[in-house]
Amino acid sequence: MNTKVAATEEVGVDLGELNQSIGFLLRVAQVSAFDRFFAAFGEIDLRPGEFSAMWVIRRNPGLRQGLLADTLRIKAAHMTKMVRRLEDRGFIQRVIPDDDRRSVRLFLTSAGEKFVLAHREAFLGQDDYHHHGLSPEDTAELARLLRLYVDNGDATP
Amino acid sequence: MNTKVAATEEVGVDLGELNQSIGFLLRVAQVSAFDRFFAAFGEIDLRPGEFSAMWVIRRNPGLRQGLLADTLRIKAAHMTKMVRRLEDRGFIQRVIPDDDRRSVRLFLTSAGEKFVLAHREAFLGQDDYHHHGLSPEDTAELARLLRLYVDNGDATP
DNA sequence: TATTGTTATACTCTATAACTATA
DNA sequence: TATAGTTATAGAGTATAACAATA
Repeated sequence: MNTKVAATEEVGVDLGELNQSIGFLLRVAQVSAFDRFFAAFGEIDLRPGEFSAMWVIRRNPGLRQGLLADTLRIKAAHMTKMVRRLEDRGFIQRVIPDDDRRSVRLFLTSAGEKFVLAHREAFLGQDDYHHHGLSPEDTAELARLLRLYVDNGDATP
Repeated sequence: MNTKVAATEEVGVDLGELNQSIGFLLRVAQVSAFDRFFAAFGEIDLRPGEFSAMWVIRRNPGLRQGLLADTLRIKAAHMTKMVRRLEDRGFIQRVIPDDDRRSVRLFLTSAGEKFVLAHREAFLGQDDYHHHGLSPEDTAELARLLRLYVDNGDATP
């Protein structure tokens, strides 16, 4: 059976204006993205946010933990647990700087560096148009509109 | 201070290719959508999925509970609880049909009908371009691309 | 006093499996 | 045997507040 048809026609459920609702479509799209993520990387013991965190730490060595949390839109209390997990697995290192001993600065270990490089293509490539069927142009446009939506939300909360 | 700048520049955090990742952007956009939702409707005791459910039941009276769950991408176990909450609040009615006494068919009560009509503009209007700053054209394009992304995901899981 | 991060608690959403009642 | 829905349980993400250490 054709699951694509099943999701949009077989059921014959009338969604009306809900089908134009950005909020509703964002939720459905994220469920879809999670399905893709776990279908592709279920064997690796890693959660979606963890790769993002390591990726950003790699590009910003010594990034303060709270700033990482704000950037990824993860709450500080949750970030504490995530950082500890990544540290326990030997992927990141926490450093307390002398100039502000309240803060925590994050670095990738060589194992973390190796991990990111090994899975870089898989994680960032999952959004490649080959995987989700959107053309490169549509993908770029979707990314642009999502960033616009987010930026406008931040400007007028 | 300008929170829009804060989210994209003040921090100076380099996201690299993550800023083109549909998966990452979808997550951030949904956080943004939730913030909007609760900023606008925090006083009403209603969760995002509950209005969607009532909305769809209203347009499809007698919809089977499992089919509603599949349509909204909500798991059956979770739908059981949501339906009970809505029934407890007097918004929907559960009917066991004689032709298949395993199934449950859902209808809006007059109170549910009144509730949907009273908040229709608020809930579906939250995605109006006035709220998120996207032009009508950009909004329509974003909706189209999100639906495309979801449909392609369903076709090739 | 304010800031950074931690701990503790609770709630929502999700995932899974076992269960019932019906078919 | 298969299907529709329920119950029970666990996990992950989130929100909140209280807290410790430091500024």
